Amino acid sequence: MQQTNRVRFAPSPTGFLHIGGARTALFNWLFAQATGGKFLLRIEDTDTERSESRFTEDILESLRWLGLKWDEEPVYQSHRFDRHREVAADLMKKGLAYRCECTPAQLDAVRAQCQADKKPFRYPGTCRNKQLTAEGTVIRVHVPNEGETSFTDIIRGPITFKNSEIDDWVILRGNQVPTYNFAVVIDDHDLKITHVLRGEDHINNTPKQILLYKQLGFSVPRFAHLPMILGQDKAKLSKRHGAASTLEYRGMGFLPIALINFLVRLGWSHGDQEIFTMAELKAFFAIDRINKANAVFSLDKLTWTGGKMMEIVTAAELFDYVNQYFADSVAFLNEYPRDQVEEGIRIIQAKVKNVLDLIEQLNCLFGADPVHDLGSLKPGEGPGIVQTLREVEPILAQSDFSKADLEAKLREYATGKGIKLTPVAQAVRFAVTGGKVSPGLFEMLAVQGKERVLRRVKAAAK
RNA sequence: GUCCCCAUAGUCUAGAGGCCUAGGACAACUCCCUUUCACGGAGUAGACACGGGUUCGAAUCCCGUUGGGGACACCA
Repeated sequence: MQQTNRVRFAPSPTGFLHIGGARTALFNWLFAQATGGKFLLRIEDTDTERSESRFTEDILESLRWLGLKWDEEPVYQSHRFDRHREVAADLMKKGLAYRCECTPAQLDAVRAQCQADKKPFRYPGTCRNKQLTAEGTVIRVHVPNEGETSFTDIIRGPITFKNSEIDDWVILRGNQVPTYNFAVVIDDHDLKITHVLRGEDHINNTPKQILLYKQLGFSVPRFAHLPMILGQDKAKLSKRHGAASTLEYRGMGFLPIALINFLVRLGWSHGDQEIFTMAELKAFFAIDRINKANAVFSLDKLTWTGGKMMEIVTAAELFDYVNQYFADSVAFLNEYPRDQVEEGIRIIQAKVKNVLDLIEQLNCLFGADPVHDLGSLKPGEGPGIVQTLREVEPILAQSDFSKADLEAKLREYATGKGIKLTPVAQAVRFAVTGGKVSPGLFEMLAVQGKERVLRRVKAAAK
């Protein structure tokens, strides 16, 4: 009987969920989906100073927006401190951990000395054999000096560290709050995590954790360290790299499926395929197809992916999406029947790159009448447009406003005048939108309807 | 500085020793389509970091160099 895979996404609420974290969550989620496993969420709020509930909210909302549903109740490490302390006490009892009374100032001095000597800093073991019992002191694990600790990373293969490179690190702070490396081991064990998929920046923590798993008699999970996502300057993603939160991409008008498609191709591939449906991702995702090299974030590629997804999603889905996340900016649609709005979406969606552009175009279809600023036109262009509109107005008045009839009548007019359709189309477009960019003219006019179009043409022809 | 990881075009990637005169995609440029903007179509330019091995044969394996990234806290 094959055991069920259990993975977790374990962000710390000390900042917004950036794009790298979002991809880590995505890969964990996809792995669970692809293998019929469970995807858990654990909030690593052991840094009581810097953790903030607004960050937790941001993380949860980001995951919800992306559709990465977690399978069990989220676990907060801060609710489990008693358990962590219990394990620390047990470790002390077994002589595998000890109290340390070195002050930060003393350690800083050692650190400075090491730096001066160009040697790596390691806790010198000052208190290792002091048998201190004072409450309120730090507790360290006793790490063996001899031997090596190695593991086989699913993505990278065997990785080995010399134990002598690892020092006796702190597991419980002076205030008796557990540190990250300590809490992870206990919580991953208690949650029966089978695979740990996390950023490459955790490779160095892994031997510390493995040593602890063994000291505690816990079985060690499998590890897969994902390549990082770097900023345009190829440095680790941080605040200065544009968007701080994944949610900002929602604000920019990207669909969640667009961000997912973009992120999944950073470090993972399935032949030459660039665009995937969710169903395809769930079917195709394989952990051994993840590559090792870091990837640079590209807004250009994301934008392209976003445009692709706008074409693939149905008008009905876009209607619902826009009303869910951009309710305020699409309030003007409420007076129209859903069918009509969806028809409008259909003629726009293939040409816009994101939801913001979609809304802008919807506004030109269904929003308030445009302002006709002749000054926005090229010099000398205005009079011709006004003239054309005056001549075209009676023609439009006779149309049944089907797409075909509108096109036939306007083409006939252009031919009769011995001119190309272009200036005629641009004149009407200007009248109807106040600008020079819009969906296809005839389908747009059909969607807008006779009354509105004639009103706008009259207004522009004044 | 020490340790760890990585290395195909500006960017994301395909490539598991001969299928590679290195394939796809984004971006760039050219042309076509066209009622605008997009889309779409056709093309152009652009890469196996370097040096040694191993092998009949290396983008693919090994070593070194260089380059990049990450970690070195009572942060995660």
